[in-house]
Amino acid sequence: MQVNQLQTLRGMADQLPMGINGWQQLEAIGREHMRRACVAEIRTPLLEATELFARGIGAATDVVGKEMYTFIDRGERSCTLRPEGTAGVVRAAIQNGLLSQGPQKLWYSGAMFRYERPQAGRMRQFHQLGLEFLGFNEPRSDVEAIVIAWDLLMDLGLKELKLELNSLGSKEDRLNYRNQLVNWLEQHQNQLDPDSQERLQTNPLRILDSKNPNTQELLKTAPDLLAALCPESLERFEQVQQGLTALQIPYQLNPRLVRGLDYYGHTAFEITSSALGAQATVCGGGRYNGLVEQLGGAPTACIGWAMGLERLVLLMQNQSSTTAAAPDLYVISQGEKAEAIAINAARELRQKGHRVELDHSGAGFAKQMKRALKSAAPLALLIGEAEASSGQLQLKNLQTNSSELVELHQLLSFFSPTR
RNA sequence: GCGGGCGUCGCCAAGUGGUUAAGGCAGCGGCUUGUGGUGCCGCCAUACGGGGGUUCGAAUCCCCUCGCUCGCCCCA
Repeated sequence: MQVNQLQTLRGMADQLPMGINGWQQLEAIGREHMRRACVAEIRTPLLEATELFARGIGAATDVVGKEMYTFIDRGERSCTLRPEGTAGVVRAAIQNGLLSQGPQKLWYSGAMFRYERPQAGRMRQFHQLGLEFLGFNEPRSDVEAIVIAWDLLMDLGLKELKLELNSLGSKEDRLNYRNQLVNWLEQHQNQLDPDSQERLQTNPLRILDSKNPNTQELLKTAPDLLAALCPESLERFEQVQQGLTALQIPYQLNPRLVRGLDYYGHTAFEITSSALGAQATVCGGGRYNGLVEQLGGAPTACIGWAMGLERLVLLMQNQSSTTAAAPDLYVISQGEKAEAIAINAARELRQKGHRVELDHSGAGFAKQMKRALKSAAPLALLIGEAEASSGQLQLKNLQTNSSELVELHQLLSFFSPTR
């Protein structure tokens, strides 16, 4: 490492060719699932007005309070690199009048930025695939959103995933419960860990999913969130559960599951993997019926989720196969005339959809043959002086060691139809 | 932001104060100026993340710094 060698900023990662396979597979499968579910893609800017996130996510949350990449631009506007996708999607839907055309089923995928200490499965620039159903209030839509996420993850070949489910109730339920909880916690304040004491002021509900064992022990006797829900909220929660059960999606109720962003209410869920270390959440989401209104739109019921792509790629590398594709043909040539024929042959085959690796090292045949073998191509096309002048090209099967002479225009028939 | 661990070639890795910094993989070239993965030969870190210090002498000891990593926090 040289003194002034340029390198990535902390928490930013290059995705190198040898590791890119999992990413491409993940993106392809994600896209396909969205296509099948008739969910439309939306792309919004990476950079938004800071106020969008402050208003949307909640000023008291850590994401907004201490994790945003915010700067003042040349026009003296406060800009922020998006720390999550939902706020931008909702902004775009309002701004472009999408919601006046009826409910929207949308998905997105892209980079997000959070200024945190990097860790396994946690980057400063990370990537999410997210789904947002805007204008859907029925419990069935919660179920559909979750089943799309679940099936996508299953299709990725991932194992031992756990779906945890909770209801945060309506705004009123939450307010009631919050008061109950705060009253109770204040009586036990001296038994709380320092972090939780802090959160008692800022975001008391989040104390529920503290990782501190003593705090968790203490919370066993705390007021129950589900008990604070009104009958309507309970009924809705019940329907979501029934929907999941009917589809045979395994889930566990977790009354301590509280999502970190302010806009969640009613359904909240998380899908976690035990194979990831501390950053176990692979998908998280829930209902956010108040957000559209909060950002200046008409009251609109919504549910959505986001998946962390880095974490999924980590799991895929351990739990499913990600092999790189070999060429269909490796083209070897030597001599000016032969090289001209070679590039032309490669071009024609490529135009038919075949993967063709062209060797232009000009090295000896032995050398090029070795490279052909290493490439794992099943066939090699050899063109030297003799072939170039006769027009009879040598097509060699690298498995059987047999070869035959073919003319350029016959070459196509040796390949299986275009995939 | 707070704790712990670690930084020797693209990757893995020996070396723990003393002349020229092992080795393996990968890569490149050759043995073979038109045909095969082996095999054999050669090349591949004036340099041990960076900067200071201690010492006759430092990759090896000390300080600072940067980076990576694991956990806390937070979350996807």
